[in-house]
Amino acid sequence: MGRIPCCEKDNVKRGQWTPEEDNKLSSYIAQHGTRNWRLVPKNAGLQRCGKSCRLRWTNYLRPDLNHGEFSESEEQTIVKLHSVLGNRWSLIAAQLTGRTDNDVKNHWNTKLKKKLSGMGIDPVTHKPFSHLMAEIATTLAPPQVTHLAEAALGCFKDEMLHLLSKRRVDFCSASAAVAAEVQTYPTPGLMCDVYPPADGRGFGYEGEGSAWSACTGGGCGEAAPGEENGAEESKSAMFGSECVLWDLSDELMNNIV
DNA sequence: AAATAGTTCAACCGCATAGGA
DNA sequence: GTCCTATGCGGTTGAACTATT
Repeated sequence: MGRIPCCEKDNVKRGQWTPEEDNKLSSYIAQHGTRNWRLVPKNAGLQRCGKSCRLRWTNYLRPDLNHGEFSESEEQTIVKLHSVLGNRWSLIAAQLTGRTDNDVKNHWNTKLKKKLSGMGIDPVTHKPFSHLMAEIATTLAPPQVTHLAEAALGCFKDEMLHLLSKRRVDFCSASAAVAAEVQTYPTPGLMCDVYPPADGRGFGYEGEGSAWSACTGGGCGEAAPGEENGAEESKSAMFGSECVLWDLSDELMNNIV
């Protein structure tokens, strides 16, 4: 038994598309549209499966696609939406003109995850690593916490060294950074202030009017669990277990829901 | 210059689901 | 309501390209 294949694989070509194939597919769709993908390869004279044709069209050949670099605002939108929607790539892509789910997914996996990690933010939870450490630490006995902290700091150090060695983070001049108590590391598309881990508990980050400014007022993750109340509450509550980190505009969310 | 490692992204796979018979 | 087919979606793979040693 088993699943019925979407098409006969014996005489179906796979792998990279040639310009000739692209031309055939484009001209066929221009004439007949995309009603029945199973019939497309047959009628267009292509030795491809319909699924492959659909993917090629939606991800590459569609005339409304934007194949250029992702802009800062696009990256901000992706991160905002990912913090709420998770890996719902098609929903996220729908908010970006000319981007496909595959584009967004690839950009996230190859660029944005690393950027966030480099900023000390967990790309899965969108919380600062320091905050996650604090959360975990509350559930562990002191010896375990020590080992965990050492391991985490090692990982974070490795990640930063990796980013720096690959020149993925465009740090501003080292001298200015050393002189300033609050060090500003402007990265392309990521405007944030990175604070040195003065208390040894990790980085906070702040950016005026930026989507990356999840932690307003700085020093996020510094409030010990259970300490927040009053004025502090609104700040630290951003990193509560059920919190939404990014301040999403209504217009953006209304389009999705 | 060659070998190796790392990165990117197009394409594929298989599951989920919508919609028609 | 059930079955079948087409399509959509997210995860994964691997070829091509680039950087480093």
